Amino acid sequence: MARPREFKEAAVLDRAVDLFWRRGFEGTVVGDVCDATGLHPGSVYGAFVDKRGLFIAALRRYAERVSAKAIGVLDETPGGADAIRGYFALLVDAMVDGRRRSGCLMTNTLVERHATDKTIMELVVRHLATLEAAFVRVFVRDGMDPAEAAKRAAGLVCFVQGLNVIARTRPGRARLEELVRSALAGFVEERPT
Amino acid sequence: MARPREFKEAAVLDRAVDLFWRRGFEGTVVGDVCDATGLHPGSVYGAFVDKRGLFIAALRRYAERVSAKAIGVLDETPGGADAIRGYFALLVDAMVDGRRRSGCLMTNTLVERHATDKTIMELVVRHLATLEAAFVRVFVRDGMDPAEAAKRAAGLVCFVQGLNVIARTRPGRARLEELVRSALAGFVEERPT
DNA sequence: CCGATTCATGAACGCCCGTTCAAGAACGAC
DNA sequence: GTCGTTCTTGAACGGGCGTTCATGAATCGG
Repeated sequence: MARPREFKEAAVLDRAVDLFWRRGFEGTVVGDVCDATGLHPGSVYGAFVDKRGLFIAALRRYAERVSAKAIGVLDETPGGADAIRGYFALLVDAMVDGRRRSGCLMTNTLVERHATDKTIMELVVRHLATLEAAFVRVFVRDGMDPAEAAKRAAGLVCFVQGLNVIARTRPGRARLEELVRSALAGFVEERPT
Repeated sequence: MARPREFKEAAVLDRAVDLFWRRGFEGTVVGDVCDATGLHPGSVYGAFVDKRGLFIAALRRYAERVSAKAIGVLDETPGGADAIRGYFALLVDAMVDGRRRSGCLMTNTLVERHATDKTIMELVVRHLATLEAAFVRVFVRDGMDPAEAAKRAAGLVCFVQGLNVIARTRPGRARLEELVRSALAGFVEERPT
């Protein structure tokens, strides 16, 4: 019931995601977000209260878009091995020449420093749990024992975090694919118990 | 040939390592280091030039002490599986109630933002290579084909990075040990090719 | 239209933090 | 002892960045 907002929050958040993703929270200056969006400080603070508020909104946006898209592959690909291979193929592609060259915003956030921030911590931990649950669904769908599926899913989540770290060294596609092949041999294919 | 320094660089660096490890580069204030060491800004800048200089010196110290100690287990434990199990046992112990609760300074640094800093990047990448080489030695010592050893070593390094990330969520010992068990089943024990 | 409300603008503020600096103190060389 | 050099001290500076604020514009309800 007054003057309507002239910018779309979603578009601003996409820019913010990009910046936080590449440069981290501390490394990103609110002024950068303003430059990238054409917004002025007042508008940003009017919409998101805080730099922290902007960051949290960006985290949520990341979870809903970037992250959900990758996890979607796991649920939508029929065949367990194919689903997982498809998931990692998507990751590797984006790590070679896409936005995942900077790893994963969630992983970066977990490492950066927000261990003391409850809200942020919860978002990140929930993300890890979501990914793990998706892996579990794939394995169980394939007929694996749920307990064994849980173990392997946790292992895969850990491996994905490792990949996200390694991505920051800008490895070539060959190296990434070799890593994935090696890990999948351990986690996806049959293995002696 | 004048007034000698009153503090030991090593002791200062140990403090700095601790702070950078827990709070990151941006999250650590030079004043914090002064408080922790009793030094005054002038002394710190006299000895290390920069905050960056202090950080790089701390990184080197970390590599020489913390990191080398863990890698040492790999070389000094006879028996490949025992060596690797010993290495991860040390990691897990320190992640549960030691300084590795904050993961690994190298991993954290790689994620934090210094992708543009050549010197820092080199230190971190060299650290990863050192760890990888140690894993390779273990495998080869056990009679494994060098090419296969290289692949598995790279996979283990990646997994260690993942562990370092997961450590930041403060998981319990049980979860960490399960992760390690799961990964070692894939990388260390025999597996079908 | 008109008032109320919200939004946009962009300059400005205040704090924090990396860094410097001037003064004094301690030591080695001779 | 004396001089020169290096270290220590702690206050101070300067810039950057998160945040605010006063002003003007735009929109909606009635």
